[in-house]
Amino acid sequence: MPIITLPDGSTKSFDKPVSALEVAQAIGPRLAQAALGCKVNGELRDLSTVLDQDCALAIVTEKTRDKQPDKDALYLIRHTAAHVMAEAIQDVLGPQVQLAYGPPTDTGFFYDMALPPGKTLSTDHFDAINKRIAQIIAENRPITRYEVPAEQGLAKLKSEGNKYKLDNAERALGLPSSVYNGAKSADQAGPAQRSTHLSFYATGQPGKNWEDLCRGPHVPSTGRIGAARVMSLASSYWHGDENSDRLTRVYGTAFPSQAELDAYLNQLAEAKQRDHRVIGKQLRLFHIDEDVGQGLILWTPNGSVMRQELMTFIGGELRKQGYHQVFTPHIGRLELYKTSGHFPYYKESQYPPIVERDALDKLMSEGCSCAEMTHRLDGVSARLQRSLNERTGKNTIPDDRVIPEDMLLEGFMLRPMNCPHHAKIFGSAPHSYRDMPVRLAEFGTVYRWEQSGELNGMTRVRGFTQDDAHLFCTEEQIPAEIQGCLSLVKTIFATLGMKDYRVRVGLRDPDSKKYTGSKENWDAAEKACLEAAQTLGVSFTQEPGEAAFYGPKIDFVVKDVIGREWQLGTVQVDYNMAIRFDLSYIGPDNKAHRPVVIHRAPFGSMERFCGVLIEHFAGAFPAWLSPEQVRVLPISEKTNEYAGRVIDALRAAGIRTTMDAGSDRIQGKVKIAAEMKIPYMAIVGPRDAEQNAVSVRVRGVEKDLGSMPLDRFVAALADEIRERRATLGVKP
RNA sequence: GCCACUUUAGCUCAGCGGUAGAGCGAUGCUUUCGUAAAGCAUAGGUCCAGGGUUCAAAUCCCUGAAGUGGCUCCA
Repeated sequence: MPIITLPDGSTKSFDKPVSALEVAQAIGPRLAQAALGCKVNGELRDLSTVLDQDCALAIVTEKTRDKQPDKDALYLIRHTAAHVMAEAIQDVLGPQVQLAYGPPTDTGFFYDMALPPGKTLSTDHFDAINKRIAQIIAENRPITRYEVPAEQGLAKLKSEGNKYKLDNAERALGLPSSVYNGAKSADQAGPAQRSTHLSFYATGQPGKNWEDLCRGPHVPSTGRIGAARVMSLASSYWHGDENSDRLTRVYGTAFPSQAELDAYLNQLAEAKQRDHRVIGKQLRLFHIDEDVGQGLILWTPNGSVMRQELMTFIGGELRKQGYHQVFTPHIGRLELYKTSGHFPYYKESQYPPIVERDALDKLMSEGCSCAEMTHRLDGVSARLQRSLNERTGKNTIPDDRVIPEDMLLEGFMLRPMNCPHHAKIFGSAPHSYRDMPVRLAEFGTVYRWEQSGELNGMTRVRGFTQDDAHLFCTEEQIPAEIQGCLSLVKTIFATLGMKDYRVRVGLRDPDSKKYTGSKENWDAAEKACLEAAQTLGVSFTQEPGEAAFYGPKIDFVVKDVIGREWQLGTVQVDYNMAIRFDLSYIGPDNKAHRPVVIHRAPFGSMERFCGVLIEHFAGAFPAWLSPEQVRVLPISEKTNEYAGRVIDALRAAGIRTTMDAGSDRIQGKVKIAAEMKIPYMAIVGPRDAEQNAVSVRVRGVEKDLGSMPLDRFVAALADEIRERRATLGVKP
C-alpha cells in the first residue's frame, strides 16, 4: 500500500489508495484548503488524482513557502481559466464556436477557436465575456475529470463534429490524424504520451455542464481561479501552419486573486511607459515617417548621439582585437547574391531588385510579361552554374534555373546581407596563412522586406545597420575566434549593465537535409560553439534545428518591457560562403586552402539594440550615452552670462550641454530637465557666479549636491564619460 | 501577409450625425525668481487618405494607408 514521500523527505503510509487531497488533509486542514493540485513524481496532476503506489508527492498551493506566487499554481489556474473563458465565449457567441487548443502561457492563457461562418469576435464582446467568466468563477463549480476508452471517446468527438478536438484526440492516442494533413503533423505526440483512454473535464457535472476534451490538470473548482479576464484577440493558424485553417486566438489571463490581476494590469500599463517607442518620442530619439516608409528609422540628433557613442565604443574594442574597418555600398549586383545564394532563396523577404532603366524600356517595348521578367531576374547563366556547381561539388544550381546569357536581366539589389561585399574584399588580394585570421568590420546597413505585421518600432525594421564583421580564418582558428567574439559581447553587456540575457546555441536538425558542408566540419563547429558558450558564465540552451543552413550559431536574446524576446547579437560559423566565392589562402604547404568564415554582430542591429537599450535604461542613460549630459539652469536672466561661461567650460571638455535661458522659474526648469532625464543639472545663481561654482543636481536625487567649483565638476564629469561609467557618480 | 483594435493641434487625449475642444508644448508680454511648472495673452487643425449614405459626416458605410497586440516568418 502506498508510501507517500513529501518534499521535506518525510513519509506517510496509507493502507489503501488515497487521493492527493486526502494526503493533504492528513497533513493539515489548512493545506487541504489551500491545495490547488499536486505533483506526483514531479508531474503536475489534479488534486483528485488517486495514488495507489509509492510516490513522491508535493501539494501545489497558490504561494510557495517563501510567499512567492507558485508557477505550477498559476499554470493550473490559467489552464482552468481557459476552459471557463471558452465556455463564456460559447455562451456569448453560441455553441457553434469550435474550440481547438487552449493552453496556459507565461502570462496567462489563450484559446484557439474556429468561429461559425459569418460570426466575428470583437472587443465589443469582452464585457459580456468577462461578466460570464466572473459568474462561472462565482458559481464555484467543481471540475470533474472522467476517462473513457479511446474508441468511445473518438466516437463521442466524431458525433460532436469538432475536427480540431478529434485531431487532438488522435494525436494523444498516437494515431495518424484523419483530419489534419499538414506537413508538420508527423506524430507530434510521441510514444511516451500515447494512451489508451481519453480524458474529459467538465466544469461542473459531466453531461450537465460545459465540458472539453483535455489532458488536464486543473484546479478542483472554478472558484479557485480567483480572477480571470479576456485580454486580446489575434488570428492564428491550426498547428501553426500557414496553409492550414485560420483560427481566432483569444488571449486571457488569470490570477489567484483580483488584487494580483489588478497588479498585473498596472504593471502592464507601467511597462508601456517604458516602451522605447514612447520614450523615443518623449526624448526625441528617433522618428518613423509614413512618407519615408514602413520600418525605416530616421535617427534624430538625440538618438544619433546614442548610436554614435555606441559605434565609437565598439570600434575601439574592435581595434583592440585586431579588426580592420571597411566601407562598402548599400547595393550590389544581382549576380553577387545569386553567387552567395541569397537570391532568389530569400526573395520573399527582400526588396525587389533594381533594374536599369534601359533594360526595363527594352523589355517593355518587347511586351515582356511580369512572369517573364521574374524568370529572367531569377535565372542564372550557364557560366555561373558551372562555377558554383564545381566549387560546391554538387548540383547547387539546378539546370532549370539556367537561362541563356542574352535573356538574363541584369539588376541590383539593396543588400540584405553584408557578407558578399566582405567576401569580395577578402578575395581581392592574396592571403597567406600567416595573415589569418582576417577580420573585416563594417557598420553595414542592410534592407529586408519584413512582413508588415511584424514591424515594431526600432526592434523590427526594414532597414538596419548591423555592427557586422566577417572573420576569415583557418579551421584551427575557429574556437579562438568564437571566444574572441563572445568576450566582445561580454564587454559590451557588462559596460551597459545588461545582465538579463540568454544565450541560444543553434544546432543542426539531424533529420534535415537543408544544410551545406561536411558532417566533420559541422561536428567541429558545433563543438566549438558549445565549448565557447560554456565559458560565458551565462545560462544557454541548445536548440537543434535553429542553425543557419551554412553553419551553427550562438545568439544573444533579450526581453523587451512587455516580455517579448528579441535576438540581438549573433555569432555564426559558415563553411559555405568561402566555397561559393572561391576564397582561399596559401597554407604552409604552399597550396591554396579554403578559409572558414565567422559572421558576427554583437549588437545585432543598431536599431534593435538601441531600442532595447532605451527600454533597459527607461530613457535614463548613463552620462556617456546621454544626448544631453548637463543642462545649465540659470536662476534668473541675471545669471545668463555666467551660465554662458559654464557652457563654454563644459563644451571645451567635450561635454554635451545646453542652457535653459527661458523665463521659467527655477522650479520649472528643474522639472523640464528632470522629465528629459538629463543626467546632470548645473544650477547657477549669483552665489555660484561669485565663486566660479555650480550647484549640481544628479538625476534621480531630490536635492542638489551643494555648490562645487566649476572646474572640479567639469573634470569629474569628463572622467565619468571617458570611462563610460554605468552610473552617475559625480560627487562634491 | 492573417485576426482584432486604433488614427482629431507639436505631444497626451475628449468629442461619436448639427459652428472642432482641453491640458501640456510653442510664441509674445509681465515677473528676475535658489531646486519637479509664476501670471496673462496669441497663434496653431485637409479630424490618416479616397469614395459613398445624408439637408448635414471627425462621427455612419466601403476601399486603402499607417500604427498597436498577437499569428506566421526572421539569411
